[in-house]
Amino acid sequence: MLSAQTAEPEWLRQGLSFTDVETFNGTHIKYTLHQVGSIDEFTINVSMTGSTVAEKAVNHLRSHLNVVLGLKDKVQSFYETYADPSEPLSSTFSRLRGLRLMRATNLFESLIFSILSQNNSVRQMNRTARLLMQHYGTRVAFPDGSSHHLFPTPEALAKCEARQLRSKTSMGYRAKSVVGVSRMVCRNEIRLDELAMCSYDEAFGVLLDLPGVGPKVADCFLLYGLGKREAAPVDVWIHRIVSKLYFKGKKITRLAAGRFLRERFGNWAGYAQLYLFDYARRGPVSSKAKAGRS
DNA sequence: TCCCAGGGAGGAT
DNA sequence: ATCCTCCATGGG
Repeated sequence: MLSAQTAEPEWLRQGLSFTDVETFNGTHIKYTLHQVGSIDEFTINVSMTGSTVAEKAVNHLRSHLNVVLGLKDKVQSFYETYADPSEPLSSTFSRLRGLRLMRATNLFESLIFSILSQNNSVRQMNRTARLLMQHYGTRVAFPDGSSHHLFPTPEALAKCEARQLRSKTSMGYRAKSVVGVSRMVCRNEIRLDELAMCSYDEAFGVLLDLPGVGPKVADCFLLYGLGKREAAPVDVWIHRIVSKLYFKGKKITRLAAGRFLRERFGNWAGYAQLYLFDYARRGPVSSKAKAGRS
């Protein structure tokens, strides 16, 4: 099953097929994936469009998708570990079985997209991301006649003034943070790739020094960007549901909620957050059997 | 008109 | 440490 919830712009979707562009050895590969089979036994068909679809590109794409779609995650083990009915998390499993955590394809893109999420709606942040790509991203064309705008590079955004960014993408006051972070990345004042080597706590501390990056955005980047699965972003929904399910409704602080999730679920904290998020937004599973997700 | 959207920064308690 | 208020923008 393909998952939702990630830290990059929504993929182009047509029915049950998803399309994205991946860069490999300087060439751009447009691919479309389509899942067939059941939730537990499935295969993912992939078709590619590129200037040269070499075998190496196919292998690259295969491992890329394994990471991005979290196909190696042993979700069955997750369900078994927390199957006890006394564990509130277990009640989310029936409806979400098969849902996996996605990884972002690009660190900078993941961080910027996470910054856009602050006090914003999913719909709006996706719209802003599209505008960012169209106005500031490199356009690549494909043999089939289609074209695609890549996510802008740090250099492209570092050159912008916050005002202009705001008027073109309607990202509001977040523009100042986006420009600030882009410039820091360009000057090597922050090395996103090196954070992958750091411990969770160390990387978390470094990220908090970036403009527009607080605990929630930092955790989003740690989880979806760097793949640190003990990270559990605490937004309003997670804050509510954790207080309700695990603290008898008593309001704990957001930081305490994040700490709690990490200590209780360890390396499954990111997954616990993903499942609890859906549970918090859609409410408890109704008895009127809801079947089939797409 | 008011309130909310996968919050963060700065200041006041 | 925890609690305020403001911050752009779009949708209900």
